[in-house]
Amino acid sequence: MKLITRDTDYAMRALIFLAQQKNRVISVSELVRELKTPRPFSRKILQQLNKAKILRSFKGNHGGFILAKKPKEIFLVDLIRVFQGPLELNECIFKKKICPNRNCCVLRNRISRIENKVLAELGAITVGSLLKE
Amino acid sequence: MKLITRDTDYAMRALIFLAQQKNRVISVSELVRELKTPRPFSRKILQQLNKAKILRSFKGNHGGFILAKKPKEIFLVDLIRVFQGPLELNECIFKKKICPNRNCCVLRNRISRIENKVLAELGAITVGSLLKE
DNA sequence: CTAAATGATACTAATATAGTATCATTTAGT
DNA sequence: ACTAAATGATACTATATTAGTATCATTTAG
Repeated sequence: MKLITRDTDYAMRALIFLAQQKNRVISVSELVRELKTPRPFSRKILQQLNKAKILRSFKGNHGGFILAKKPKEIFLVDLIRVFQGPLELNECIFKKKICPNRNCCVLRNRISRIENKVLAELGAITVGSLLKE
Repeated sequence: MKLITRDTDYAMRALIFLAQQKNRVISVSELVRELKTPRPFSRKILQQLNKAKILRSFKGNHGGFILAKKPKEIFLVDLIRVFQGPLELNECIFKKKICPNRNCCVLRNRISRIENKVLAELGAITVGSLLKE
């Protein structure tokens, strides 16, 4: 089981790189040269970050991307939500149907507690916090 | 993202049911009648639990399964490991290769911390502990 | 006008998840 | 000895998710 998928990971790397360039507009070409991530995939990821308003984009010649927020305002959980959907560790198989075994719901409660702890930990991780270390 | 997959979930339901039957040998037929889970899939799961020495099996007519351990000795993490492999939230994409960005490793450290917290929480969840509530 | 960039969208490949199907073997009961 | 009811082992199939690629349209600096 992975906590973050590859697109979330690449996104974080890209954002860290962009943060280090201050407010310079960076093209995909420049980014993949630095990060060594696959070009079309990286491009798709940046476009998604733009749609999510985490990046701003500039079209045309000399175009590219810059951060739309301060590094400390960009949370890892936000990236997870963009690329992996809502963080729900706990989806029950017998949604809405009557659960045939009351004990299983105890299991759901336990997993919900774990989910909350994970969310609390993730809440501390931002582009800014990774940049500093 | 899910913490447990369907086979882990069914396995836990099955083990809870078996624990409630004390030391009576339970066949797959009887189990699926109770849990309403798909028959061949449930069967495969019980066979895997047998291989993992969490259940004992009896072949032939009137055969079936019983717990091989006490309920409080069967941990959810064990089931996760049987059906989902080792719990590693943190696999790095750039395994062994030189990481092109030192900052990403900071991310790994943070995720490792989360992994440890999850493991600590999971360590408290056994068949026995779910049975009591 | 053109080259270099992103926007939008559709497609493909590989892997993981959620199962099913089947034949071989074992065993209790007659 | 025979049979029905069970598991053991193994191979197969379907669906969803992950990890990408490809392409055409549009924008813009020079």
